[in-house]
Amino acid sequence: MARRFRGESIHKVDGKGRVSIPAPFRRVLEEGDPDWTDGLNPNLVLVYGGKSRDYIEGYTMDSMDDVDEQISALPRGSRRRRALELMFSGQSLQVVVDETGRLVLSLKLRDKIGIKSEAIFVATGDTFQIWEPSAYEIYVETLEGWIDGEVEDIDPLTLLDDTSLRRVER
Amino acid sequence: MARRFRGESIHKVDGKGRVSIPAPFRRVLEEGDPDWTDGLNPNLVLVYGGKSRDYIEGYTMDSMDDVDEQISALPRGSRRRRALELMFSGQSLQVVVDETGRLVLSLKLRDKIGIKSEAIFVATGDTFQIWEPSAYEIYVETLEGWIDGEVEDIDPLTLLDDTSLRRVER
DNA sequence: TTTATTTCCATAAATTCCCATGTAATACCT
DNA sequence: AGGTATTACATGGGAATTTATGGAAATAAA
Repeated sequence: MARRFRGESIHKVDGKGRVSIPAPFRRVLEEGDPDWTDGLNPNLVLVYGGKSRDYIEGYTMDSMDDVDEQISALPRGSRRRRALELMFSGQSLQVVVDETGRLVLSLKLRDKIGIKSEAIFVATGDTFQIWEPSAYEIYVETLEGWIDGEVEDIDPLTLLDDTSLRRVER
Repeated sequence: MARRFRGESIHKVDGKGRVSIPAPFRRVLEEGDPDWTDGLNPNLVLVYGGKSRDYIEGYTMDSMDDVDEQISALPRGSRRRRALELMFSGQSLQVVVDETGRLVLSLKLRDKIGIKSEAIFVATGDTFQIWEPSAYEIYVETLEGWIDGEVEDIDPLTLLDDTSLRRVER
């Protein structure tokens, strides 16, 4: 199993849209880019599609390859395939981490998710997400509220176990 | 079944957040890291999520892989999965034991659980916990109080058996 | 020729690396 | 068994790097 993104951290976004990628995330991006070698800067793919999504999703080159492959396995021209292609091919872009560990979020991208002067990077396993911090906070509180209502125990680990849920969510 | 953590011990935390991992725990971490070989330093994952949790949980790489796998088995985007991703990917980090057997707890982590100059490491089977010592003491007293009230016997082993509880807790 | 995008340089703070010491635990020798 | 050498542990200090971030100059685009 490839190394996974872990952790979350807040970074400043300057007037030009430059923002540092958390250093631990860079290590994962390097490992996940087949073209990367020591001294170079890794590539990654940002997916900004999804009208109502309020975050940008970051993929390593390797995991984006996986997604592309799964899409190609679907019947050509099917609605499902075209929708996925729109999202992952059309509404995405490949970027390179710059010399100082940053990437640039264009004004268009920043506006889409409401970023002004800060962004929070959040690991979600084999991808990461970029949020406007206060929007993320609201999202977290919502989720935590759901957990409190759903789980009979203090420990969210019990979420892995069906028997501890009041209702089973699919 | 893999080797388990056992015991508890207190260690100093210096100004940089460095703290020694109990040597016996290091042996377990080594065995639980597929990449580890003699001479290397093992990786581990610290989970610091959970708003009201007042400890940090340490996982071997192997047991964290188990958790990640279970999470990946859930439907993408389901609330259950997102809640678990938040906890185990977003609010966790992978670290390496250093040459002298220590790890670094960042200020953010120390603040979350109130650690100042000491930390207690407590084995809990296939994971371990890191507490601020006095908070841990209080927790232990609470638990012992519960045992006294709940169990009809002096031997806590009876807790393994449902019939010995005055009320059955799930 | 104004606006936007890269490059290049600069710096403070945080993090890692390297070395050192006292003490406890273990191995070794006679 | 007694004493000594050796290794493992826990902990501390300072130097060297890495990070995160800002600004100016050079390029490209509209």
